Amino acid sequence: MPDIAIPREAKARLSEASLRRKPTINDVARIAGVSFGTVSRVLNDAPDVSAATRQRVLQVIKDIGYRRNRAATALVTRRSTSIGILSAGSPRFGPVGTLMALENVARKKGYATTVISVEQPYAESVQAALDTLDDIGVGGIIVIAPVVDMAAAVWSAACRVPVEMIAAGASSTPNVFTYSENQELGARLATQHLIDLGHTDIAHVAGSMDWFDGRVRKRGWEAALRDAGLAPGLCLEGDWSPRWAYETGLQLVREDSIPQAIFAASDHTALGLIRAFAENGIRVPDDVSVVGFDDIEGSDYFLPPLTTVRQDFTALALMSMEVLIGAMEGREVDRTPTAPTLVVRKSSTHATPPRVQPPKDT
Amino acid sequence: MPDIAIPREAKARLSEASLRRKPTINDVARIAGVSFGTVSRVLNDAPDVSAATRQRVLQVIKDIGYRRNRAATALVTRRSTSIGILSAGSPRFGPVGTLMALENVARKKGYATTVISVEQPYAESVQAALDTLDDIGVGGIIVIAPVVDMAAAVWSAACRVPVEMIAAGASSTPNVFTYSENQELGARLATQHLIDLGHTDIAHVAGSMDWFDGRVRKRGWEAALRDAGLAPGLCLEGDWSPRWAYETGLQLVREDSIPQAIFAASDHTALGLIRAFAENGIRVPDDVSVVGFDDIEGSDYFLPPLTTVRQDFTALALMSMEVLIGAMEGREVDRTPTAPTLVVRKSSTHATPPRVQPPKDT
DNA sequence: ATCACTAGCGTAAACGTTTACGGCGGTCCC
DNA sequence: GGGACCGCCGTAAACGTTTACGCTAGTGAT
Repeated sequence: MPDIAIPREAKARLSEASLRRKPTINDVARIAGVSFGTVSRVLNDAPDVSAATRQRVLQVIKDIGYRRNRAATALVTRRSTSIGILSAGSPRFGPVGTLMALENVARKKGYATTVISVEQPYAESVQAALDTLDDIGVGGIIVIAPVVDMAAAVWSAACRVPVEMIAAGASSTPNVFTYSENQELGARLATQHLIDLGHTDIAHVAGSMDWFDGRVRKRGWEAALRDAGLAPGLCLEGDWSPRWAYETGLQLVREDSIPQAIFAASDHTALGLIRAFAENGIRVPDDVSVVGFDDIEGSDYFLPPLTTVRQDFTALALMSMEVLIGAMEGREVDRTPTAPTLVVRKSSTHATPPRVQPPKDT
Repeated sequence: MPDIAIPREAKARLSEASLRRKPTINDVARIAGVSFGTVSRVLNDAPDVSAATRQRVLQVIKDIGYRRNRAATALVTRRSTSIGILSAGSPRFGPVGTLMALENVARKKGYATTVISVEQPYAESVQAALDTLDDIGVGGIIVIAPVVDMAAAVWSAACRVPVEMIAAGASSTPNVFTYSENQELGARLATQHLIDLGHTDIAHVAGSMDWFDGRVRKRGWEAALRDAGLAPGLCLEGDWSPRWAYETGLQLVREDSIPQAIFAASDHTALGLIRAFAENGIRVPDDVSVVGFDDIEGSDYFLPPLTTVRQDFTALALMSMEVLIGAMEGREVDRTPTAPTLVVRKSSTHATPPRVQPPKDT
């Protein structure tokens, strides 16, 4: 029951390929009638080889399908063309997106990536992972450290190669430098949006304070409130899960202490909240405005579609790779954090009754 | 503004580490007072070394922090301890979960993984990725091929090392063998659940037929219906997106052709459907039962919580790694597909009026 | 014609391992 | 006491590159 026709020649090609040993630089040299030194020179774009010879060698390389053996190169040059990525095992939204993007830009820059994911307790697993990466011979390491404990483990670990940490709002140290999205700005954007809508009682259903994301998003919410001269609202700290948010929403209903507007630390958090409200006849956004963070897939089809904050993982990956490779090659690279954007949908609306009629904009 | 105290000794440790060149097998030999041959023997657990000497060497290795240089080993043994993973760029739910699990079990088996993700058009990108992996020197490759086009590209590509494809319901070929979750069973489970609830008019809002997942899930739905002696229901083929499902739901409402029950090809699809219904006063599950597929994070907090099918990615990864490594080492490994499970929540309920009163179970 | 210089190329050594082989004591058996 | 054997260990060669150096033939100046 093949779904697709299988090309006849495929099998033949395979056996042919596996029989023939991988050609080496010497094979190329012999066929091209030069010494291996000359081949090496054309491989490395070195001077001291005539145009004609270069052409000929290049042709042979293409003909016999020569590819340079990376192990041999790494062995003799002592530098590697691979970089390691250390990530937390948790498949939460942010980390995974960053991971994919990272691999992409690394490959485009000629580096292979090998990723290792670690779990709690971080004290041991992080050092072990760093060692494994060192074993493999990576030239640099990017660690995606969403939780504070993991970052701490990285800070106190020993490592021979440059280490860059992607951790929102964490500080750089002499041996580990840090890069991140400006999530505090994202949180400010979300909160300011609510303020602009005329809300004055804006709560924050936060993520975990064990996560940098949780800390920084809270900080942004606080700052926006402060800058607007508003009193700090209610802040409930949780664990990112829809379940916890749901319980929290239920509690808010029970205590009849639902605020005008809520900045939820993540879309999943918003999801739990909204369900708790919906089950109790409280309408979003009519009775309470909610804005999330992450713009996960499907958040535009929640009930109602969620106003949220989107991060640009591709840009983040691009910049941080730039920074790491720069460090590996001894260059100094400018690093300004990338900025997230607010995407306004249906879960947030004007305060009712509006204290100040907001300027009308179609 | 450091969030965490930075250990004082960290900096000192780094410079110490980076100054000292990586110790080699010769360093170990010299310090232990043996020849490098002996050290090599203890490293490889070879015989012909006395217990006392082995102890001494092991101690030195630990003392000076020796770690074997993988490039050198790979060079001389011509076999590698790394495996390549080829994945589609699309960050859809399934692929990512599989990816993480794969890396985990590979590492536990002593293999490093390097993943490359490819994009359309697959004809070129797949061959290029395979070549890159070959460059790096992987000993085997697992490709996660959710879409048919990508699988086709793999089938017709040339590759020196064993290739295993994870693709639901695709067939094995001489050079590419296939492994997958039994998703057809998952779809049958979901459909059977609806049948057990007394529904007879069961539609399928399908995924894309360009995806194996889409094809196989549809096949399972058809089979379950057939086995129950039910007429084939309505089948709408889409693209997995909540947006498309939403439009489709709207159309169903417009035509007043909403079935008793719907098996949605994914949770995201279910999400779009439910929103379309909710906006038009059609209640789930009272007016229409919906079951999804994937059990994405948060699906237990949709409105209503979604009945869905969960796959065991960890088991899948474990099995398929077993199979690949077996192939790399020339062993033959048993491969029976892993099975998904149904998780019943609130989006599905009895048919109304129930044609047959279903047996009462608390 | 001689010299210095250079463009183009070849050669040797090194990178850190593994593997095949050879050697050297000691023990056992006749 | 002399061979055979074995446990333990050292040595050389190889893996496929890069890099430093050296050589040769041609060119231009004197």
